[in-house]
Amino acid sequence: MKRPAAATSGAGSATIRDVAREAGVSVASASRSLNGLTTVTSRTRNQVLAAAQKLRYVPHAAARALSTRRTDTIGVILPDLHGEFFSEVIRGADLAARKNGLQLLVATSHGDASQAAAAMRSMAGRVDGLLLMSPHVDEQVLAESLADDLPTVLINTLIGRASHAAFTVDNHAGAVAAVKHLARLGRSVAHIAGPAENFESRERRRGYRDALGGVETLVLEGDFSEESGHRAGIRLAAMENRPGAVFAANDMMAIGCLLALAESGLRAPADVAVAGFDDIPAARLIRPSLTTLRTNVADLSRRAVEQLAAAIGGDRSFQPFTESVLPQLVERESSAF
Amino acid sequence: MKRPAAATSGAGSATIRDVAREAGVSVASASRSLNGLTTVTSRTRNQVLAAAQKLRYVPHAAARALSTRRTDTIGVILPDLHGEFFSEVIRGADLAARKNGLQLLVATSHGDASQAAAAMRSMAGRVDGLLLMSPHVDEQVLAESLADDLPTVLINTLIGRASHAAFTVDNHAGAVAAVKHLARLGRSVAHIAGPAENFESRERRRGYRDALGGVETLVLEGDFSEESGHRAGIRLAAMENRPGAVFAANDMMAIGCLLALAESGLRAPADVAVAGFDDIPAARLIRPSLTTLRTNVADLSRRAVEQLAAAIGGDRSFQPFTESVLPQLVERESSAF
DNA sequence: CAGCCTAATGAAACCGGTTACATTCGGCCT
DNA sequence: AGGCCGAATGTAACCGGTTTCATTAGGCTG
Repeated sequence: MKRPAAATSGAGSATIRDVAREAGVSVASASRSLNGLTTVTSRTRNQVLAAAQKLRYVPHAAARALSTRRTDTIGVILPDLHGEFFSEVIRGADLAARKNGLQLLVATSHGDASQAAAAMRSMAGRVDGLLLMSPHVDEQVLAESLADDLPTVLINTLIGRASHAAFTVDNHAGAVAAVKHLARLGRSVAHIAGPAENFESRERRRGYRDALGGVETLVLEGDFSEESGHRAGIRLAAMENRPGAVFAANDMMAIGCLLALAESGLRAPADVAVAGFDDIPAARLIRPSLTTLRTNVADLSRRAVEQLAAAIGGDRSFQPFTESVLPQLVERESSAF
Repeated sequence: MKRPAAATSGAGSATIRDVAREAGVSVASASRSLNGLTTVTSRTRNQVLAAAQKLRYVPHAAARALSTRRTDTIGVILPDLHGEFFSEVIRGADLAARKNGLQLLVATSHGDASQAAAAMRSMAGRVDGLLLMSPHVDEQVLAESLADDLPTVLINTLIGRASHAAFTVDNHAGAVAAVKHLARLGRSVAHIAGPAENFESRERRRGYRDALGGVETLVLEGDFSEESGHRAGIRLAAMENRPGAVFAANDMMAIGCLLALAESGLRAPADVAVAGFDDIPAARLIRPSLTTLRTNVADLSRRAVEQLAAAIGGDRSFQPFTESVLPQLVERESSAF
């Protein structure tokens, strides 16, 4: 406290009182001029603005936040995403935030719920709203570590019951679309499943099953890694009655499978058609390019932040809702004909 | 102001005065107990902690920041990165931030310097330190929109003169390594250049030139996009005296080139060896897999934030330095033998 | 048991904004 | 010219923490 270098002229940080003094007006007028809010003589405003410029005045965000009880910041909590998914989320969120004069406080929850809870706690009191994307957080964790009056939008979190606003990718419908697309080729369709504890992979598997009328032709276990897809591809290649198509629960496994098939001398889609999920950048770069399902993540997070901005802005109409987004089938070479 | 629901019991936000009252001590003691700083009787501390828990007390970050003149937040300004680069930067920064009890305020500067300046201004007064990664920012912009006493670390910014702390990827040395590697195959090496206004692509081109003893065998213009690499590949395939190797200024162009070569019936590395730069995820997934240069970006940003944390922590030894990081050559199929 | 010295505590003053309320100023009407 | 009314301005009280400094409590010694 009581830093010695307060009264010195130029350097350091000028306060609004300094500006007011320089402009020869009161702090109230200075504040009003700077915020352009209430009625102020243009002469006064100009004086204040000139003084502010001269003193290189930058308002102290914390002081303002304390007074207005608004931080103009929204928190973003993301799982430990690899690849471009992460950046897409941020891109969309940043776009909307910038448009609404908001800042983004970002944290990652490395995989588990306790980390997410810790992140939420450390953000408490720092943000006006929260964008939460964590498949690990359940209702209880949410209730425990969330200030109950903090506007929150969930993305892809398993809490469906309209207790919070939420956007959800319709993994089930996407999987159905992919499998039906493959079945249309007149082939039997196998599935490379993701980790069983992941609810997204469960949904995709459920979609696979439902698209086939409730019967799982063949399911190979995987864990979302390229390796596990590769292993599945090898098993597939070695089979007698090999299915003519595979739907992998994500692109990494689909690509691993494609590579394994090629190494086994099989050709896609001629011998085995393949489809994935996510449309990662590599999907269109590999040969054969990969048929997959795309979700506009940036758009999702952008809209989530728009919702938050509205809620923060005092829009009373903000209330729990759930919107489901349908991934779009992108047909490429791996399932052509 | 003057919200009506202050004195009501449970909900809302309890202040430290509420906690003090509940514990039957003064706010000073409450503050001391909560921060575990000065000497406080364990009895007092326990009472305060119990009261805090009971009232679900969460300190008001802005109030604390106003008083301590610290926000425990560092700002991160990134260019409009696509792909995984972005997430790697955040991952590393988040790791170090979490370890040091800091928050991350993230913004992107969509390509140009004015946006970056705007981002810096909007962060002024909100952060204790700044991590700036923007090839568009030059010395002047930096000086104009930066509080002079804000600890700042630059990553890959063209400001070299030790006026600020900076980490730099040694694009030149990386390019030299790649080109020498290709030349070792006994082939003449062409270059697919990035956009001329980008200083990274200029450095890589300079490395290409220097590795060949100052003579540019063949340079094809590109713009970092896959398409431009594809075009270059087509031109290459059509040439009479085709160079036996190509060094592309980034992986996307290298991949585009590889695809074009394959479409032209040429084989890599048999007919043309190819190397890229960045080691994007697709580089190891395509066939032939791509020889490229890898930089541990997460580690870079982690160390940058460590530096900032130390500087914020009052470490006097923080002073302008420049550290150059050497990208690592990753040899893959596209340049095998 | 008195006296002293230290450790623990509390009252109040900050930090730098915003804003309610009081006050002054100025224009316009009669 | 006097009076009235609304607009512009100023004063001071917040917001919720931390910290200085004075005070009190408590332990130890002589």
